[in-house]
Amino acid sequence: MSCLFTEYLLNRYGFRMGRPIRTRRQATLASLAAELGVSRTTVSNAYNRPDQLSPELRRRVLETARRLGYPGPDPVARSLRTRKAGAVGLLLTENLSYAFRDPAAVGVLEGLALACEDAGVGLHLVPASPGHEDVAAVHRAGVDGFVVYSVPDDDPHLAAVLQRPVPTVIIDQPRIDGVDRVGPDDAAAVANIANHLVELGHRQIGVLCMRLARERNDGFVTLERQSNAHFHVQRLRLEALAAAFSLAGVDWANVPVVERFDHTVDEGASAARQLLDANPQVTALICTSDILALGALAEAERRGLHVPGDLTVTGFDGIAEAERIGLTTVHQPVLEKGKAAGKLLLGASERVTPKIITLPTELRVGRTSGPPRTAEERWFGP
Amino acid sequence: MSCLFTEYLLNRYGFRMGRPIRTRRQATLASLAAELGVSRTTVSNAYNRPDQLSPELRRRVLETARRLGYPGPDPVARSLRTRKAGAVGLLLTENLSYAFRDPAAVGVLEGLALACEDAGVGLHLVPASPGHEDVAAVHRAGVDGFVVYSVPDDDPHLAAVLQRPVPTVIIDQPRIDGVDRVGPDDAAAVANIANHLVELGHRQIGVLCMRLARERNDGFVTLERQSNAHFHVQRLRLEALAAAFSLAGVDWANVPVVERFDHTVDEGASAARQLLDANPQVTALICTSDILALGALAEAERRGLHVPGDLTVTGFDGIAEAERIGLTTVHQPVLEKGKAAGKLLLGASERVTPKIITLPTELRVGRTSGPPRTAEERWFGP
DNA sequence: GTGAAAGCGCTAACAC
DNA sequence: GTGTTAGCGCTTTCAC
Repeated sequence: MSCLFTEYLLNRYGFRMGRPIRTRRQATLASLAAELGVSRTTVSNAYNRPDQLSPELRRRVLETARRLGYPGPDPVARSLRTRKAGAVGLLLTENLSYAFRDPAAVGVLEGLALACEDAGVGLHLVPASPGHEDVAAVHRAGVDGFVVYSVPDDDPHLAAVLQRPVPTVIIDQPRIDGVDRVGPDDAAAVANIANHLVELGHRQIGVLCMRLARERNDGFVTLERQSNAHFHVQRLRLEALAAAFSLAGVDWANVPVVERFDHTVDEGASAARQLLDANPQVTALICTSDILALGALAEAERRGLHVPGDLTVTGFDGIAEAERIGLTTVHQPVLEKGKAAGKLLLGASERVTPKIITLPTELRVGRTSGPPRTAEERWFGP
Repeated sequence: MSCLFTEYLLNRYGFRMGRPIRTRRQATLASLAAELGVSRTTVSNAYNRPDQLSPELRRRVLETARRLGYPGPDPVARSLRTRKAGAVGLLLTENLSYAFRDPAAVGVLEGLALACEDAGVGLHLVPASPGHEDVAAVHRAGVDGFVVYSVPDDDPHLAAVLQRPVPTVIIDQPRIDGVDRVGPDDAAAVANIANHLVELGHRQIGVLCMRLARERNDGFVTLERQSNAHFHVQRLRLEALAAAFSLAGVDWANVPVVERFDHTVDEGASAARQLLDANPQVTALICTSDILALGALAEAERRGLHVPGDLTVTGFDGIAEAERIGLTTVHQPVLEKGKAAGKLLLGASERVTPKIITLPTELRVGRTSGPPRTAEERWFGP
C-alpha cells in the first residue's frame, strides 16, 4: 500500500516523499528514449508491439520508465496520432437526474456500458445541462461516436452531435432520417395495453404522461399540445391510445391527460391527485411510465381506493420494482436497447445505409388491473 | 430535420446525398485558413476567442466552415495542446451490472455526474471488465483525473490509476494513504444499527453481506475470511457488528454470516434461505445493504414469517425503495458522496495535502424491526 | 531488430 | 486585429 502511495506522489507531483525531483512531470517517450540511448520507436514498441523488441531490451525500457516515473504513452497524444479516442459519447440531455432516477434509463445505460466494456472502449457522459445551452461540451468530447438517448427533436445538443464527423445512434427518440436508431415497437405496445383495458370494460380513463416538450407544463394537456409534442415517443403513445379507445367508442377529446415535467414517483402521485380530483369517475389510470404508475398507486392508497377494484393502474417499461409489486405494465428490454445501440455504433464505421432496430415488448398483466366495479358495487361492496 | 440529415451525411462521409466531394473529411483548421486566406490563429480565435476578431471576419470564418463541412476544432488535438481532456474518469471495477443494479451506486454516479455537469466536464466510464485484467483501458483514458468507487484494495485497475499523473479521489474503499477519500462514517453507522437491535432484545442474529474479496464465495464466512476481507468497508462493518454484539454478550464466533458475490435481490433471498435453513433460531437478520435486505424480506414472506414479529430485517444504504416499504436501515447520502468526490477532484489540481471527507449517516427505524417474540408467542400467537 | 523522418490538428506567446 | 513560430507527445511507414 505504501508502495502505491509513493508511486502516486511520484507520478502526480514528480517527487517522492518531499524530495523534489528535477522538474515536475517531464518524463515523456522522447526523454525516456534519450535516457536509454534508443529511438522513440523502440520505446513506443515496448508498449504497443512487444513482439518487435528483444525481451531483454523491453525489460530495460519498462524498468527505466518505472525509475523515471514515466506513466506510459500519453493517451491524448496517442489518440491524436491514431485517430481513435477509444470512447463513445452518450448524450442524455434534459436533466441528468431524470436519467439516473429512472430505472429504465439506468437499464439502457447499463446495456450500453456492457457493450462498451466488451469492446474495450470507454463511455463518455457528455455534460449537457438542462437549460444551459452549452453545446460546447459536445464539441469538446473526444469520442469516436455518439449515442443519443431520448431527447426532444429540437434539442440543440443533438444538432451539435450530428455536426460532428462521427457515427451516431439514437435510442428511442427522436427519429431522424439517415441516422441509426434503436427503439421499442411503441405503437404495438400501447395498443396492447389499451386493448387490455378496453376488454376489461374501462371506458372512463385518464392518462399520466411524461414531459412533452422542453418547457415545463405540469397539468392538463390540450389536444394540440399532444399532437405537437417534441418527444415523439410520448406523442406516439398518446396517439396509439387515442386510436385504440376511439375504436372502443371513447371520445378522446374528453379523456383527461396530465403531464409532468419531472419524472419521479412523487410527481406521479401529484399528477394522479390532480387528475382524480377533477375526474373522480375515472376507473383506469394509464401511465406512460412505471415511475408515474408507482406514484399513482401511492395516491390511490392515500385516497383509500382499492386497486384494481376502484382504480386500475397501468405502467410502461417493466422496471424491477414494478414487477415486484405486480404492476400491470408493458415490459421492454431496456438492457438490450442499450446493448444494441452500443453494438450498432461500434460496428458503424463502415456501414453507409442507416439501420433501424425495433425491439419487441410484452404486456405483463399484474395485480393492478381488473374490471371496473359498477357504481353499485362501489357503494355496497363486491 | 432534413437539414440535419444532410449535414450529418456531409460531416460523416464527406458528401451530400450521394454526390461525393473531393476527399472524405479533409477540412481542418489549416485548410480552412488557407481557403479563407487568413492565418490559423484567426480561425482558432473565431472559435475560442470571439472577442479577438472583427464580428464580420468571424461570420465569414464560420460561414466558410459551414460550407466546407468543417465541424470545428478537433477535440483531441485541442486536448493535446491545452493539456486538458475535459473529462474525469470513473473506475468501478468488478462487474458493471453490480454498479447499475444497486441504487446506492447509481446515486453516487448521479452525484458525480452532477458535479461534472456543473464544471462542464465529461464523465468517462472506464471499461474495467470483471475477470479480464485489461488495465490498458485505464492507460487509454484521456481524462484529467480519476474517481475510484468501491474497489478491492488489491485491484490492478486501481494500481494503474495511481500510476497515472493525475489526481485521484477514492469513494468508500479502499483507504490509501495520501489519496483523497470520500466515505460515510461506517463504524458509527453500524454501531447504531447494532445497538438498535441489542436494545430490542435480539441476541440470536445472522448477517448477510456482500462479497468480501475478488474470488466468489457464496456461503458461510469464516472468521478468518471476515478479517482478511479485501473490501474494507465490508470488513469494517463486520468488525463493528462484532464489537457491538460482543459487548452485549453475544459470542461473535457463533454468529452465522453468509456472503454473496452478486449483489441482487434474488441473491439476498437465497442467502437468507441458506442462513435460516441452518439457523432457524435467528430472530434478526442484519444485511450490509438494502438490496440484500429486500431479498431477505422476500424470503421471510415465502417462509410465512411475520416481519418484524418472527424476524427482524435491517438494511444499509437507505435506497428509495427501502424507504417506500419501511425498511429499517442506515441512510447514507449517496448523492452527496458522488458530488463531494467530484468537487474534490475538480478542485484538486493545486492542493498537495490529501483530503478525507466523512459523510454523516442516519439510522432510520422502519416497520421491519421490532422486539423478538418469545418462543411461547411464536407458537401461540402474540 | 532498430532508427529517421514526417506529421496527427491544434493553441499560445509574441511580434507586427 | 492578425500572422509567425513552436511545439503538445505520440505512432508509423520505410529504410537500414
